[in-house]
Amino acid sequence: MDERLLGPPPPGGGRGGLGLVGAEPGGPGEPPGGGDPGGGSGGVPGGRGKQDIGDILQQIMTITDQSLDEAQAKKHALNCHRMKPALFSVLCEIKEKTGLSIRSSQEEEPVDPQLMRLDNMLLAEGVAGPEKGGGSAAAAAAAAASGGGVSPDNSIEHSDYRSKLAQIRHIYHSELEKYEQACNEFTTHVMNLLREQSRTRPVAPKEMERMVSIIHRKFSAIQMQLKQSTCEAVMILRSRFLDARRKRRNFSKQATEVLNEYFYSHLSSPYPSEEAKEELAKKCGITVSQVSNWFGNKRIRYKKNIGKFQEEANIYAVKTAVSVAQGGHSRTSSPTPPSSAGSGGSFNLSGSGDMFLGMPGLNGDSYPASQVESLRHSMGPGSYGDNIGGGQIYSPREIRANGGWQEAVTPSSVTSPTEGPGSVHSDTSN
DNA sequence: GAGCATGATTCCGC
DNA sequence: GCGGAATCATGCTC
Repeated sequence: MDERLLGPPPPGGGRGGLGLVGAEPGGPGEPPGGGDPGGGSGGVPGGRGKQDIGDILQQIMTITDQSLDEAQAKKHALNCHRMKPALFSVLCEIKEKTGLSIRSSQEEEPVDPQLMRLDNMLLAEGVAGPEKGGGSAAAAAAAAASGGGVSPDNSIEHSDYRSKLAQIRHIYHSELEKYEQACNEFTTHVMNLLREQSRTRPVAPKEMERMVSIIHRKFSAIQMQLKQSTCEAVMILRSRFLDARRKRRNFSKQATEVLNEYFYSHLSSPYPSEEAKEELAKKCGITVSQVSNWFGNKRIRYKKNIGKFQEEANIYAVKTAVSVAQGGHSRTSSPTPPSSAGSGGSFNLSGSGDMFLGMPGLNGDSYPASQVESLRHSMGPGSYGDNIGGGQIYSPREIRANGGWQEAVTPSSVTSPTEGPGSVHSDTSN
């Protein structure tokens, strides 16, 4: 404790109080030199100075017991007292030393891991930080996750996603700006208050800094809530976007036709190569993954219920046959053959040997002999042989007992004309 | 709204 | 990693 402050209070103290009021330096009614408690020396050299300080302290201690007017008058006197700066300085020093009111702000502000996570996420999503196309990276990543190319539908969804993300970004930044503005205003307000208060009580610069840091902490807590809300909004948007991608949409008729044509023209081995998948995907306006899905589903469902697909198979067989007869290539002849297909796997019928066609159409009409003949040539001997004219116009490939696909290359594997449509040789048939 | 069709996803085996 | 199988979820038709 500073000795200067611990001087014994003047006996009777009341005199000092009155003296203090009258001791206003340069104040009205101040007798030159007479009311100066510390004399002209400007310091506290002797017992008188100590007594003055004691008087001041006594005044301060008793000010609450006095009437408002009296207290105001004393307060004013204290404010104007020439010893006030020195006293305040000492008090500030004591406050700093005791460390009660001023704690290290750094100790209280470890980097919040949650805030870090939120910041990182907002940065990654393109909400915080410099604008990078409104989260197009995230949208692209999501598109990649969907597996494969980007369909026109996807681009629409991406733009929708981007615009929604841009909205979130806009709201986030405007709110952040508001918070910062409010924080600055409040800080200024508090600083003014403290400056005002510093006239009546000792306010150390460090105390002011601490107040500012407290205000910033409070506002950063609010900002964290904002960041949390923004993250939640992004998450919701993202999940909705992903859900939208997950939403099933039937392929176009033309796409299904292309896929079916390939499937039925490669029935012996309906496993398109990567190149074929890409080609099909391009033709159908879908992704390679969707092509894979489609073939996966088709194989299984075909195998499970060959009878049901009989008619469909006939239709595509006829279509292919006609196109072969007309030009030797089907409409969808471009995809490259699957490497695994023993048939040669080309998209066109010729050489594929996958089709076993009876020439009567589904409605019983027969195809012109010229077409039949051309098919005979294109498919080679033994492809459909004597089955032309039979009740069965199409025979599905046999499916091996172990569930695999078996290319039926001999007429023996062709469904007997005596068997009804849908009668198949399959362990997995219904 | 029920039932079926169909694209997508998941799990599992190879 | 690919394909088979089961399953889910949605679209479509009646």
